[in-house]
Amino acid sequence: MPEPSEILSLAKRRGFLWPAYEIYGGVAGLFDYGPLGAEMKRNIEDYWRQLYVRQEGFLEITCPLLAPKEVFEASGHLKEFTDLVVQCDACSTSFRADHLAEGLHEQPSRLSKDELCMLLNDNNVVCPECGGHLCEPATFNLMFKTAIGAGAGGRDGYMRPETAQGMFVNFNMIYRYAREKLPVGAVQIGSSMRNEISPRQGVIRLREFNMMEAELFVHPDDKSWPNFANVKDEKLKLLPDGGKDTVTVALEKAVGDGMILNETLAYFMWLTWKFLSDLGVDPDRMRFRQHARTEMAHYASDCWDCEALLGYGWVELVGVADRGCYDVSAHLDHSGADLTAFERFDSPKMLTVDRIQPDLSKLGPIFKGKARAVADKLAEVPPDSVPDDRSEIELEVDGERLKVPSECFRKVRREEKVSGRKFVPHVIEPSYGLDRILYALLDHAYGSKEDYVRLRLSGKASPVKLGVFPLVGKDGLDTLALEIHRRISSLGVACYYDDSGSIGRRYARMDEIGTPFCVTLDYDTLKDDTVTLRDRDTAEQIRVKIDRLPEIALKIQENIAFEDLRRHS
RNA sequence: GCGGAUGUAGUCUAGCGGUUAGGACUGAGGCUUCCCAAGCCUUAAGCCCGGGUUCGAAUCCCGGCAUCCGCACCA
Repeated sequence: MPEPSEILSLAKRRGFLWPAYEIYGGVAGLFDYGPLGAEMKRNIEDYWRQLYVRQEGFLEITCPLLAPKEVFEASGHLKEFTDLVVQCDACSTSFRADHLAEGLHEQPSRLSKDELCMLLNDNNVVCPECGGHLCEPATFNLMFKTAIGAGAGGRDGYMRPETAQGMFVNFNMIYRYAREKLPVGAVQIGSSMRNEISPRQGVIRLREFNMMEAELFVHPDDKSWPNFANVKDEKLKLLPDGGKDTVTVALEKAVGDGMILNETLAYFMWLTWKFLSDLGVDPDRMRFRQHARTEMAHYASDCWDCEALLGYGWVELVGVADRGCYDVSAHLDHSGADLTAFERFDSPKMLTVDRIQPDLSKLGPIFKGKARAVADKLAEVPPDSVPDDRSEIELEVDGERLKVPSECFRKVRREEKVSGRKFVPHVIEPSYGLDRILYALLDHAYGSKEDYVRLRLSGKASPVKLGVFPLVGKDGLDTLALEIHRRISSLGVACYYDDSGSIGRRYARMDEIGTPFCVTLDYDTLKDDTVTLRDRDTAEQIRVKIDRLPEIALKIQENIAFEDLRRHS
């Protein structure tokens, strides 16, 4: 297995990844994508779009990175994404306050700052390292805070720690766009930010990172998936919660046995497996690990991480979770917006309902300006709680207790037609770490033998698809090679022209950045319009007609194997 | 955030208080016109940042930043 330092060295040298702002000393957790990295990142994004947007019909949206505070009050990030940290005055060691309160309270992580502070003081908790005095707990939130707008009129804002919230808050728009049908999926590709305490491991833990997230809104009682039948016999490598070893199980069995919670979750786990292996993550170094109950976020009912074995150990590349109704409900509650789907009954139901009907002509003279508010409150009173002979109702309106005499309202019984019901959709979320996936592709593609480095990137992932060389830069070979380069480039295929140095050196340069094939023009080319096509992994060559090159170039993007090209040559 | 180690061209590295910081690879230009990092010539590029000690600092000391390894943290 290659050392991460070898890969990062190559990535820097050849223009995949650069430490950001390096001339100013760099910043931990920030990386630039160089030209090859940017190209490769886009290849990954494009294939993901191909699967999610084109094939599965998800709707791509793009939301701002910056969001107002309210979004994260609702999502729970402001509360849950915050750690309370205490520091020892004597030895300066930091501890999480809720960890120190372990055993003093049932759920210390749920306590507020003041409550925790009191709890620690009352119990005379001292530094576990040296017994020194501890300072007051300080909050550390992993979100980057900023102000939207200037001065006192400015509004508290945060940089999003995930792209998901943009899709949840837009559920009503997405649902309407989809003409009120479920399931409906939304996707978003973009960056998110977390102020990690200690970023490590190259691009594995970044402070600004790229995500490709999908949020599939489904009916809570129907988590089946139409395409599931087509893939039910496909197998996945699973490491279930509590299991010691991975098991290879067919999707249908995994769902049937209750190992994976539902069909939809299983389907997208399979799609993830296909996506990653097509791009070039080695299936032998890939697995799905189920989150333990304690590890799972409080809202999730099942969660599987797709992990790859890298130089750093097993690293999560993708998380596929059933988030239930948590997120949409949270935004519904905080915003008051109607983030529900509507389910039409087979036939409308006639219901007999009792209601309190306010009489505004009586309320007006008594309550004056408050009459409307009183009426609204009256309408919310459960009719069953009001006996028919009750002479008045006590209400709290805007913090004021009022007595409403019985002549101000009537209890009425009505027949109502109910044609369906509203419900909050559940969400299945496949969430992809783009930077980690790109790194995993480099890691699994990397091979070196006696200082000769070869990246066996897939045709889909490789930043350059084809190298084009004149064997010698004269006798018209160079101009013809440039002409071929231009023709292939105009198809939108990334190819690279090189006429400097020996031919071997040029092949070596392409091998090092993972270019699958190279074509070389020689003197035979001038006679019979053929070029040599060289395979990166074997260095074998075949001769092909120049006219076939555009077709071949396009097929490289579909991972065509050299053997297939040889067979048709 | 804590503890330890490290920081010299794009990469790898020599240097151990005293000339103009040396080499290899890579890059660029040329010769060679050649099918797997060949050879020759030319050329570009570096002491992480800031302070201190000293006649003199890449070298010693302090602070910062960054990287790596442990610990902690990690939706």
